[in-house]
Amino acid sequence: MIAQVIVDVAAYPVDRPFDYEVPKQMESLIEPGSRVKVPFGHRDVLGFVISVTEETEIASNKMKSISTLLDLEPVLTEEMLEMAKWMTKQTLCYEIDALQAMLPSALRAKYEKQVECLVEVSMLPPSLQAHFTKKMRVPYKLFETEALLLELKKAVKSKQVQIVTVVKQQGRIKSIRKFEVHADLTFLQQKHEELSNRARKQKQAIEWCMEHVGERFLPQYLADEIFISASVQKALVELGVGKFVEEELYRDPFTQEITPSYALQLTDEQQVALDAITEKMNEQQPETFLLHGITGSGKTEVYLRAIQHALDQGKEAVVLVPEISLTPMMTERFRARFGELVAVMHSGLSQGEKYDEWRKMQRGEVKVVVGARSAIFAPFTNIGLLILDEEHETTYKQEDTPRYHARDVAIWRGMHYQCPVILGSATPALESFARAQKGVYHLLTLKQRAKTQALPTVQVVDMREELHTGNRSMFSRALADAIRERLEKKEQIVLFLNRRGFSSFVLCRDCGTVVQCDNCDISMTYHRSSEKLKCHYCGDEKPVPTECPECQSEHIRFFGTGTQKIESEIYKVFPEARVIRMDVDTTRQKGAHERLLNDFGEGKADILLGTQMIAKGLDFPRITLVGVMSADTSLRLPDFRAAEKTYQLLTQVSGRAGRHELQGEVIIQSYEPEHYAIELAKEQIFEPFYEQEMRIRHRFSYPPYYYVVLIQVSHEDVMLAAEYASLVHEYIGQHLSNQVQIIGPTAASISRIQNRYRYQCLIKYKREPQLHDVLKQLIKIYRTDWMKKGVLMTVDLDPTSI
DNA sequence: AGCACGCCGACT
DNA sequence: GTCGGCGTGCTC
Repeated sequence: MIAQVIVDVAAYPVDRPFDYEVPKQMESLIEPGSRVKVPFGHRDVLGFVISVTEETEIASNKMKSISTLLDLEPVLTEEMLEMAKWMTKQTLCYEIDALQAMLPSALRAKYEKQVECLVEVSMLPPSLQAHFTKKMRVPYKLFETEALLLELKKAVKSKQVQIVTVVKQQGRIKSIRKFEVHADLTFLQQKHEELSNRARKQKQAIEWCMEHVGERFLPQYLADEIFISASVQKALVELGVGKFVEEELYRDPFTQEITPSYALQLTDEQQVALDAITEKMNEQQPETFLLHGITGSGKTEVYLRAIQHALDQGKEAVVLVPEISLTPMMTERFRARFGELVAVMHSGLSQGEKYDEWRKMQRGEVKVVVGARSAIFAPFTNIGLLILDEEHETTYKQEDTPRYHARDVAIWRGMHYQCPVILGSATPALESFARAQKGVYHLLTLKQRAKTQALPTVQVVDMREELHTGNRSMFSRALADAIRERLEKKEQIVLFLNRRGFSSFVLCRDCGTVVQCDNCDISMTYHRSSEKLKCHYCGDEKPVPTECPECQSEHIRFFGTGTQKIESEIYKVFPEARVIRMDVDTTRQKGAHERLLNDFGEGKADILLGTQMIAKGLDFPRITLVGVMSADTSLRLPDFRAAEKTYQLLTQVSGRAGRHELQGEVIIQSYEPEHYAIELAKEQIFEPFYEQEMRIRHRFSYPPYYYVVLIQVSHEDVMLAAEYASLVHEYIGQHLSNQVQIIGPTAASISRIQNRYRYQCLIKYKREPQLHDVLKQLIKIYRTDWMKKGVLMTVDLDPTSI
């Protein structure tokens, strides 16, 4: 029997199956999807069996055998293998990358170099001997000191030791030892009678066991509470009255208890949407629904009902949310409705916790998964519904290889299982809405709020005007008044700072120099907590200079508007306010996010101040004011989606106000209030924005009218970076039709990161059947030639930002 | 990717 | 003469 294996080596020449002989004893266990360890070249690597045959073209003297089967059950289903093939083609990645993407990281291998002693320890040089006292194989890293490495090198040469790479298994199943009472009562009675009367403790123990037939107990519990000591337990095991078993333990990622909830009364609109979806489910038809519903229109209740329908059909459901570690409330709603049937999957879980959740799905112990992007690969085998909430979010697109979009994967799986996909959003991606308009997706609209609360009032304040009338503070008069009013009424406030591209930097007021990172072409950010300057791209740190590095002036100080700056400003203007600040600094710790939100929910603060991360999912009844400090920072990004992103963001933050009985108010501060993205966000209706933005996309040939591909090239040498980027342009130009537009090469918006200069080309096309093949060819040239010359190139189909 | 093989300059 | 630089080529 021959197994075709994709090996865990991401490199161009080995991105294909390799044939391996299957050892006899594994024949009944090896299947497509099995995870194996195989000899490859001069070392062992992990691999995935993608198919099993009887034939091979490999000469039998060249063929090696699988050395270990790593799991009793295959970890990948046939569907996943198929999906990986598709993804490899779609995103132009290595097949191994696609396969790995479908598994929790615990099932990916780690490799460790070890040093193995081949001779008598006493034969070794004295400095090495000490490491081999217990084992003949020890980690290589023990030798990583200058002097030892030299000795080691010599020892390798004289074949006294050898260096081996071993595959480390990381997926640890957590288990606990328990005492299990024999399941047969008559057997216990028999043992009880047979036992001599002198064994008083054992007799008592068996009597107790007879009342707990087949049950499992912690040894500690038996000893402390039932007074069956460890030695008696041991005796019972010898008698066969019980045995010790390793019980698998799931690490429990939930901290809170579930309070069950029940289905809510649906509005007419919700009912219409739900009916359309369940109809397709009953017909077993694939269909993509775009559920366009304003904030508060009850999209979630539609999801919950549709999921219930899938469960009633005996099927499973996958729900994607942008990043649920940020929106615990969303998860809670699913858990409240479906209880123990729900698995969660997000970046806040440890590797082990993710693995446990994954296994629950694989074994069919749960039927619903609520998770971030990677949860789209849930190892279910009978999916009845797939949902992407906030489908416009860019977090659904993976930013590094494999650059898949969860939306595309969802639609693929929908086709595979012949089931519907729901894309839900208040501000759909332009692409999605355009598809819905064309009838590719089925549009479902929710126009009314589920509870009859009014929409918040939205006011846009012109900050230029404020400046002209002498207000130099970062709070406009309107916002300051509104804040004061809420503080008096003991209502809550959310202040949103769109920090991207506009944080605190250090500027010399004499010569205008801004302190830049030495490795990246970007201003460094001032961090008050550590009194340091940090580069947000490479993480480099510097002390805050006391004099200007250029002109030695002492008038150098930090500038700009970071959350920390605003926080201290708030304390100055509103000394009585209690503020919770949420940004990368205050939420780095595990669970910090949830804790801060809980604190705010419990009214321990008046103002929640934060960046992007507070835009989502906040739902507290006492929030009646949302302030956007500066709406236009995201508007000025050099990206054709800047307006769309700004609109989405403003709509989303506005949705945080007045979700319950109290009337909400939103104040947006802007230096460019006449921009359509801001004006139309104020109106709170999507269609006018859609129409306006579509006109612009059409005029400049951008999506959804054209597709785009972004190719980035970087090199340590500016000239070479530019040179290879123009080679890209040339190659594409020669091999594609003259219908394509190629923009560039241009310097990337951050022209240098980690000392590498970056150039990019943007390809715009409508219909280009050759495209994938041409790009594949280009990648081949890169991987076989350019890579050696220090070039890094990435190809991103449908990039989320440029 | 990672590693061995193999062919030319600066050391004992 | 040997050690070691990294170009080249292979991995079932």
